[in-house]
Amino acid sequence: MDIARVFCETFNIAETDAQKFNSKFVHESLPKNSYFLRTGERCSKFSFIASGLVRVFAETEKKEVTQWIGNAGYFLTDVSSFLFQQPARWNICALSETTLWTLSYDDYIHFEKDLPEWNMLEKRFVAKCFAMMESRIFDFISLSAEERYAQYFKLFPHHFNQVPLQYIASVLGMSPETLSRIRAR
Amino acid sequence: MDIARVFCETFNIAETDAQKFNSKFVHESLPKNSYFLRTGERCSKFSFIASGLVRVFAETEKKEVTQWIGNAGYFLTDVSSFLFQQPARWNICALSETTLWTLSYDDYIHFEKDLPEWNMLEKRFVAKCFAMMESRIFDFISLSAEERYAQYFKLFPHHFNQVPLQYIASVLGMSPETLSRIRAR
DNA sequence: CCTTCCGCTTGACAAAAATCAAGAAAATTT
DNA sequence: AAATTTTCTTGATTTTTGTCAAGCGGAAGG
Repeated sequence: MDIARVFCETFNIAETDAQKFNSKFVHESLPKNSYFLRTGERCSKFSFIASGLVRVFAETEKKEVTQWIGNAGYFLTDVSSFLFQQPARWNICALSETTLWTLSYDDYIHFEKDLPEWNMLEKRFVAKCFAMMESRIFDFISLSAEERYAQYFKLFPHHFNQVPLQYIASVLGMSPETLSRIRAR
Repeated sequence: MDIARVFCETFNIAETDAQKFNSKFVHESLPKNSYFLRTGERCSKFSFIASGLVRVFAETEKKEVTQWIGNAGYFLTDVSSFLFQQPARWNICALSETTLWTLSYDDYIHFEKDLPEWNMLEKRFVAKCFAMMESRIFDFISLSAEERYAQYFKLFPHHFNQVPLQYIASVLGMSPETLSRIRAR
C-alpha cells in the first residue's frame, strides 16, 4: 500500500508532492486485541490503516460505548489528543490483526515546521472528518433506527461478518437486541 | 466586539498577531427571518456572531431538520461549502436581529496565500468544530433523551426563552411533544 | 381592539425500543 | 474433540417515544 497515493486522493494534491510524505510513515503491526491508544494517554500517532479493523470506544459508568469502527483505507488517530496533545478521550483497540502506516508526533511537528503546505493538507483532512461527523449527526436527528442501519450497511457492508454486532449496535446508538431484530427483517 | 480578541482566545495566539485579521472582517447586519445561506448555494462567508441567534437547518422529504442553533460568540459558516466551495447543505436563517463580523471568501483566499500561519489557525478552528461534533455524537449514542436535554440546557440555557422549542427538539433528535413532556418534569 | 396565526401543552393511543431472561450458535481454549 | 466462553437471537414485558387531535395563550397584524 502506497501512502503517497492515498495522500493524493485524500488531500487532492499531485503525486510528486505526496511522495515527500511517504518516507516518514513507518509500517507498524497491531496484533488482535492490542491497544493503539488508551483513554487518558496523549495520542502520539497519526496512522493510516493498511489492513485490519479497529474499534474506537470509551467507558462510561453504565456501559462501554463504541464511537467508530475503522477499516483499511481510513486514517486513525484521536484528532483532539493528537493535534492539541491533550489526554485522549478514546480507547482504540484492534478487532483483528491490523497493519498501519504511522507518522510519529515528532515527525509530524517537523512537517508542520518545514512544509508550508502541510497545514493546508491537515486542514483538509480535519475538514473531511468534520463533514463525516456532521452527516452522522444529521442521520441521528433525521432518520429512524432502521434507516440508520440501512445507511450503515450501505457504507460498511464488510463490517457485518467481521465485527461483533454489539459494537455496531453501539455505533448506531441502539441496543444489540434492537439491531438483531432489525436485521431479522 | 473585537475580532482580534476572539481570535486570540479561539486559536490561542498573541493579540498582536490577531490584530492582522481584524481589518478584513466587516460588520454585517442580518434582519430577523433573513437568510445567511440557502441550501445549494456556495457559502462565501466566514462570520463571527456578535449578537443574535441563527438557525442552521435542512429540508428532507418528510420534515425540516434543525442541525444547530448559533448564538453570539460562535463562528458561522457552512464549513464544507466554504472550504471546498461546494453547494451548501444547510439553510441558515436569523431567528432574531443578528449582527455579524464577516470575512469574504476573496479575502479569505488572500489570507491563505499571504499569511503562513493562517492554515494552522484554520486547522485549529476546524479541529475544534470536529471535537464539538464528536461530543455530540457521543451524547447521542451514550445518553437518554432526558440526559441529552439536561446537557443542552447546561450548555445553552439562554436558548430556552429565545428559540422556539420545536427547533431545540429537532437539534436533540426528538419530537416537540417529547421535549415538552421532559421539560414538564 | 379584535382576529388570526403560531407555538406550546396535554391526553389518548400506537409504535418503537430497552430490558430481562433463556437458550442457541459460534468462536476460542484446553 | 470437548469444554468454555462469547456472541447472537428470541420471547415476554416495561418503558420510552412518536403520532394525532384538541385546546390554550401569547404575539403579530389588520
